[in-house]
Amino acid sequence: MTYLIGQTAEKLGINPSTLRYYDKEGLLPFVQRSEGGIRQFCDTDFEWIRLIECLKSTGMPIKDIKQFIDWYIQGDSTLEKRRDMFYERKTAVQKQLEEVKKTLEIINYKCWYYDTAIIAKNENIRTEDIEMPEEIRQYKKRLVTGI
Amino acid sequence: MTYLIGQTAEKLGINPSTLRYYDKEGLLPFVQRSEGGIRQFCDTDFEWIRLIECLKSTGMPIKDIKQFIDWYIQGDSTLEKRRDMFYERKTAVQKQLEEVKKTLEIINYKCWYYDTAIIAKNENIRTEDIEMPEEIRQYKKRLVTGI
DNA sequence: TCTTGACTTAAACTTGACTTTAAGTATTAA
DNA sequence: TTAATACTTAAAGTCAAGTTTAAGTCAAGA
Repeated sequence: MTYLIGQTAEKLGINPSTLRYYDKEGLLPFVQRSEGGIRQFCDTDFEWIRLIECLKSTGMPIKDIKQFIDWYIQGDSTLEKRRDMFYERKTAVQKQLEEVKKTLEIINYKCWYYDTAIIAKNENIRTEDIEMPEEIRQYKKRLVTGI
Repeated sequence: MTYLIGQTAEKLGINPSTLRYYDKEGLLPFVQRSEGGIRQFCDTDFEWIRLIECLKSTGMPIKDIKQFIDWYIQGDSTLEKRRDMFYERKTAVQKQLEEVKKTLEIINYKCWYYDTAIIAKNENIRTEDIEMPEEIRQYKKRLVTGI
């Protein structure tokens, strides 16, 4: 079972131009062509593309993803390089995770702050005197103002 | 205690040009000026800037952040709008968190895969036969190939 | 055969958030 | 007074990752 570029694009939610762009950049060397030169995407190709998207989401630039794919093509002699690359990505993603958690903590504080201000009908609330969840209290301590 | 733009930039790890750019875009209307027109950043300003960075990290564009700051300046009549905005941000960040977790799951699988392949000294491992952590097994089930 | 969608190269354009440059003026601490 | 740093406007440049356009050719299913 193979798919044309348009069907693949539809299936994966990616613009066909993007797929051609990836191909041009050397990210899709494994995609087979028909005798007439038409790209034939298969399930394995979809998994590669999902992996490319995954690597992109870790903050990896296209040229580094190409490097990884080149290593893959070179075979077993590059296994260590590829492993090291994934461990680097792991560190990067763990950092991302920490940052997103911190951001969520701040946003949760703001949601609490505005809920409270709206109940009070204005922003002049002395939040020290108000009952609040412990994680909000923890975050609040780090602020100079309650903005 | 106030700080010049250069000191502020240093303290926050932001380029002075970026701070002037934010000011020009209307993100820093609260920063006071000396009689001579020199910006005087104080601790409250730092907190505003940290909040701007937080909102940016949620994927919010500059113009939407400006909208929020305009609402803040308008006062209590915009409390609901600001609350709604933060709840939207909360949804966005929760989604980010889920995506980062999924990414980490994939990367963890790859780390496991390469560790295993390196022990086997090549990639022709029949991973079905190998002992693996449960979360790896779960992820692997969703793959067509072991790539 | 016809029509739809595929292919190619090559370049131009887009987006958002800066960053840099230029060119001159003003402030301020020592 | 002087040196360091600040200020201004305005425009141009940068960056990555696409997206679009053009202009023509080719493939393949009905």
